[in-house]
Amino acid sequence: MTTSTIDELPVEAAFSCRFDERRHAILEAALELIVEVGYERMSMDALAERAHASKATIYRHWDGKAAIVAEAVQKRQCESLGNVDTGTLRGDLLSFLEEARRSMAQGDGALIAGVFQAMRTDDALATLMREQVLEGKRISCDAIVSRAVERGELAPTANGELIHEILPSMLFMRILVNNEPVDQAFCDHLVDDILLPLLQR
Amino acid sequence: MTTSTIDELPVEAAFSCRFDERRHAILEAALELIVEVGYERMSMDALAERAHASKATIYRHWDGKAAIVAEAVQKRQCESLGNVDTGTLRGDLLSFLEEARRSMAQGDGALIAGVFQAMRTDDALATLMREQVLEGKRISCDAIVSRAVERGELAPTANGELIHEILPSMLFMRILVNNEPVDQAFCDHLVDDILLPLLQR
Amino acid sequence: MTTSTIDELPVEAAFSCRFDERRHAILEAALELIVEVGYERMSMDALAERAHASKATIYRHWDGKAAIVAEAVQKRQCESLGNVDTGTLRGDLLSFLEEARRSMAQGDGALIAGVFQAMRTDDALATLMREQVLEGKRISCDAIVSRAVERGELAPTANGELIHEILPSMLFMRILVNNEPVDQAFCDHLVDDILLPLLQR
Amino acid sequence: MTTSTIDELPVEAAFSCRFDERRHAILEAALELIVEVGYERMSMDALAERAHASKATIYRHWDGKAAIVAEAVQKRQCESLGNVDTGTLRGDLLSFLEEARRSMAQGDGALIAGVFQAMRTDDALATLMREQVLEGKRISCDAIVSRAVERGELAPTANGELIHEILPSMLFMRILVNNEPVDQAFCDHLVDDILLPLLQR
DNA sequence: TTTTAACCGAGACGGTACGTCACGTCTTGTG
DNA sequence: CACAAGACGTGACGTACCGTCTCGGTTAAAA
Repeated sequence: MTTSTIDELPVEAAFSCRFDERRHAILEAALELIVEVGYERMSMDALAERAHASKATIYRHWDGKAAIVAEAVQKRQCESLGNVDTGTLRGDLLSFLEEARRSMAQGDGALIAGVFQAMRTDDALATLMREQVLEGKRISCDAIVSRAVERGELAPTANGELIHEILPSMLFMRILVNNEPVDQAFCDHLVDDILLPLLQR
Repeated sequence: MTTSTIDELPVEAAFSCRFDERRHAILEAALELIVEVGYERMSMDALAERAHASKATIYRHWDGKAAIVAEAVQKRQCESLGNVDTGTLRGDLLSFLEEARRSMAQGDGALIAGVFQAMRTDDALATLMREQVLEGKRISCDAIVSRAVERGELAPTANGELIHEILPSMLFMRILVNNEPVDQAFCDHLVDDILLPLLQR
Repeated sequence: MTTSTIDELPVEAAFSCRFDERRHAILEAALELIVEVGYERMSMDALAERAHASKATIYRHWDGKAAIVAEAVQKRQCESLGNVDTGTLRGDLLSFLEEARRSMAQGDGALIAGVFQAMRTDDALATLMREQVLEGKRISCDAIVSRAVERGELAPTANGELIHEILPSMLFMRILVNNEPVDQAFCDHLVDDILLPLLQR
Repeated sequence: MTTSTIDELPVEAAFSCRFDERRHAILEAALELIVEVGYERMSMDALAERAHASKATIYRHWDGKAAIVAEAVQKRQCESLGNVDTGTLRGDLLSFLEEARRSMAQGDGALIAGVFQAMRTDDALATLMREQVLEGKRISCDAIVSRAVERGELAPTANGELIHEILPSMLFMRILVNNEPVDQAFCDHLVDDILLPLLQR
């Protein structure tokens, strides 16, 4: 065979070798499974079958279940980090929460729970997640506050740090511990009763 | 929590029959193990050995690992629920956090993480924990706010609800996700920069 | 339950507890499988399923495939070690070979091949087999020669050792290497052209 | 062995192309490995590494492990098939056994065991080995008897067949099953107590 | 006291999933 | 274009833990 069946695409995933194709299939399968059955009940055999891969291949690429899930979540996180400018601070905050709402509605609650569980077991994973996923959130929060300061909605002295301290905490508490939906009422309450008062103080 | 499901015996286990003696030994062993190795790595075989009990006995008394841990945590929670009146709102809040600090220092972080993990798997446990443990925290928070209103530190319109929304969220986030210590600086920050401003608004 | 469902048999396998029942089921399944598919293709999973046992149970009782097969073969060997007195040396020898013929016809060829293969890997097994199985054969051979000497068919100086040197060698060669049947012609040839001439020399 | 399937090239691989160079390296590596670790524990990966070859190349040239080992053993066999005329029947027999002794001392025991094991799995290999290797032994035995008849040491009616029936059987039994050395005492015993008496009867 | 029944420890059991290893195939890139 | 290098799917391996079950022995109340 003179031409590969894959090289036909001139660009798009430039070095998309078999290697990467397998990684991708496995990560996708992991995301599906973790949402369907949760982290704990996702077996490596099931993962291998779903990804049309072999367990050997999986363990060749990752150290264990935790590492796979970490990478999968990180990937998913990168895909959706819009951070739209709605023109007002309140709008930006609600938009940010809306993103979380949509994510949860898709079943990411189980996924997040799975990841946090995995983080308790695997320190390397925990560090990774903190550095990459949470840091992504932080950057978004900072951008929201910066824009508000530029608009003159907030004093330059407003403590933007507070948002990414409080917002993720309460989101996770609601999702993971209380297991209540991230609905419009909750978003409004969070923004109007907690975040804005603290920022505008 | 005014009445526990177990506290009914005023004289602490006066006629401690073999039955109760076994329950106690197993619960103690569970607490030890969950702190030492975490929920996930606590095996029932290890638990049985540590408690000098048989797995049959364990499964005779509880449905599974989750149920044991739930009861153990509940028990531990009942032991330490001071809620002292320090004379000021700020003092009460710091005292409340101090309690959490001490608990964490003893290794309860792993325990809490374990319980939350178990809650994802076992719905009955989750409901139980929400009703009993979290409700206990809520009552404490309410009491703190009530006393502040009586003292005139807070307007009667102050939203006491906010405390037990925000405080546990941020505590858990710090302990379970960020894995950072609940130190004095954090307590002060939480009280002075977040809780008090919101209550006194 | 005051009386066990098994104790009813006063003798016959006096201590036939669950323990031994499992061993027996597994050994029987092993014999079946090794004859059906050979030693190499007998998987432990298949063995577990066939014996309605779990792999854990198998590995609790034996070190590995080799050890199971060793015990199974030893057991089978013990079951059939007739060594009948036919009245003549030639008759005894042919009877001895007839036993081998029957065994082979039942598919024991594959079993023996499997065991010898396992012996190359597992030294403990090899020693065990040499001591127990081959020694059983040796005793039978000695008995045949002793009876012939008593009858006066052989001089007391006849070297009985020769039988169990030559006979098993040629049997195994024919079965394992040449893969030819142990038929009547072969038995006659072995007895009349080789064994009797050497003994009567 | 008058004609081999490979000997057709009179000039011994005169223009040893890369093709043949690879075959040779792999066969040599196979001989080394099978002697070092045995047939079972010789992995194809190890073989490829040892021969500085790729597994693809190996599987391009042979069907599997068995086929490689078959060819390697055949090659080794052809290298050493002296069959010297020592002037006496007894001398020829001992010389023949001496050859086996030397071979065994070099570690060919493991090799032979490996081949016999492979023969149980691979019928094509088994047939090949029986036809080529064992037939080689038979021809040597026949030659020894023929010379003895010519010398007048044996009657023309002596059954030469007996040698290659008994001799390889007892050699293999001793090597593979009993795992005892092929020492001088054994050779003498075999020749003086078994082979010569039967031939001279 | 003697019986009887509940309870206990010990631990074997059938399962499920784990992470590893080797086989034989297939792909990529170099000489 | 054959090759080395090595990733891949497959499938068996031996281990760990789960939750169930059966066994004797011990302790309590009932006879």
